[in-house]
Amino acid sequence: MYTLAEENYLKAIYKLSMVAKNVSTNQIAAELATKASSVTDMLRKLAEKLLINYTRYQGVSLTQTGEKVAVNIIRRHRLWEYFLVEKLNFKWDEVHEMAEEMEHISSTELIDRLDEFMGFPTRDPHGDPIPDSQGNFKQNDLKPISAVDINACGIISGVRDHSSAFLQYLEKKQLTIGKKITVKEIITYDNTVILQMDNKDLQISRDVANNLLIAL
Amino acid sequence: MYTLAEENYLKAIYKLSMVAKNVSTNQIAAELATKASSVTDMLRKLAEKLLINYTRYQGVSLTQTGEKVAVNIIRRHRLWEYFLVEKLNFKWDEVHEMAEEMEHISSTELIDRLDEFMGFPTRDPHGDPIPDSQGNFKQNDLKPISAVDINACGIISGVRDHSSAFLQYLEKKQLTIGKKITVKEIITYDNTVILQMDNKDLQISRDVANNLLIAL
DNA sequence: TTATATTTTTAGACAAGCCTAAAAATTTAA
DNA sequence: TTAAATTTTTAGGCTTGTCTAAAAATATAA
Ligand SMILES: [Mn+2]
Ligand SMILES: [Mn+2]
Ligand SMILES: [Mn+2]
Ligand SMILES: [Mn+2]
Repeated sequence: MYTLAEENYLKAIYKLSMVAKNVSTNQIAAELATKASSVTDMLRKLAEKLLINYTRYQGVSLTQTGEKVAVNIIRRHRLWEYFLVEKLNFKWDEVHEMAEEMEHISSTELIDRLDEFMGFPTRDPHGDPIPDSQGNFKQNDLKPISAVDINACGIISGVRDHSSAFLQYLEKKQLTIGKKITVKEIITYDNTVILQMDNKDLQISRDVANNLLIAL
Repeated sequence: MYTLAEENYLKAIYKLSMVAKNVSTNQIAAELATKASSVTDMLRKLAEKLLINYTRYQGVSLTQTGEKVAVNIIRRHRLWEYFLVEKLNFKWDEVHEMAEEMEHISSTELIDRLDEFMGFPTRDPHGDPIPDSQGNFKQNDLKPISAVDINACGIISGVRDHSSAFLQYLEKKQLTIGKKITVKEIITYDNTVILQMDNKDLQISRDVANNLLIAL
């Protein structure tokens, strides 16, 4: 239905739309590691196909159709990530690149059967919600550890940085999805955070605290 | 590593090489539903990359590298077909088109884990052998029913025609992989074949007999 | 063995998706 | 409010993979 490039642009615009409703050419170029001029070319094509709202120099937003397509790509991405971790025993830091390819397999019937085969999971290995076959999903209501009050207690439920390096670091520190933690102290000098987990104290940097999300 | 188009050309050349070692431009064009001029263009590129042996007007054959690549694509295709049938409960006539897309997912680690997950199957849903991770597989030694002697007895083990229409027909007649049959009679006038299966007589046309393979 | 038919290649063009360099529009700063 | 900086678009070009039409090579038939 849509080309690989079109799907990747729609996904990038969707992702950037989470932060600000109107997305700029340069933001898209950065997200896709391409050039602004290439982005402009594609934006004209996507607007032509009624997948985005676009007026020159004004940035873009997804149309309803565009958003539906984007959510469907995300559904496929996250279901394949779940499959790779739960069925093929990959680690959570190994699956993103493979899912980037697999998300473009087009059959709806295939993805619905895969969903059923795995028991209709609702979260991917990184804690992100998996849209159902209708495209419905509840957005996570999570906060970065750096933004919660002292003595707040919660469950590690997601990450902001999906890089292998970050995920491997978390794995090593046992800071994985589902773990219960308490924020003991935030050192004002450099925003280092002291956590309690499994009755032990643990120190994480400001950067890590910014990228690790908990449900209170 | 290789583009979608390159992989499809290599697979087509491999398939056509089964019949005759030197493959013609027109044969490839027909197999890929494209034009002879497009094939010539691609053949120059594949020769440049040392994937095929090509001299103008003389047809092509795969180099060792080219064959290795082709066998690997076939491994991926057949493993995904097996997955779709055995794990996602698709019927054998529904999986080919999906596998045509999935065979291009590049990760070797992924396909090896998938292989392990399914218990290292040796045949795909259509009876074709699945190459192992080293690319080794034993070619089927099968005969079309139309080519065996009267009173020969064997196991249905493969098909020559992979079309949905043919597979659905076989399904309806219960002529599926693993069934034991005996060739009772071949009517000389139109080569209609009378089989015995499950103690019942069954009549199939010359075309069906040509495309249904048995192991004696 | 020469003429004809068929196959294959070449020539030239096009769409998709990308690039660099330059121009135009917008934003920010003086 | 004008000047400078930044962002975005346009212009022109490149690669991949495709096409049609015409030319060249090969195969077949008289
Ligand atoms: Mn991912
Ligand atoms: Mn994920
Ligand atoms: Mn197949
Ligand atoms: Mn098959």
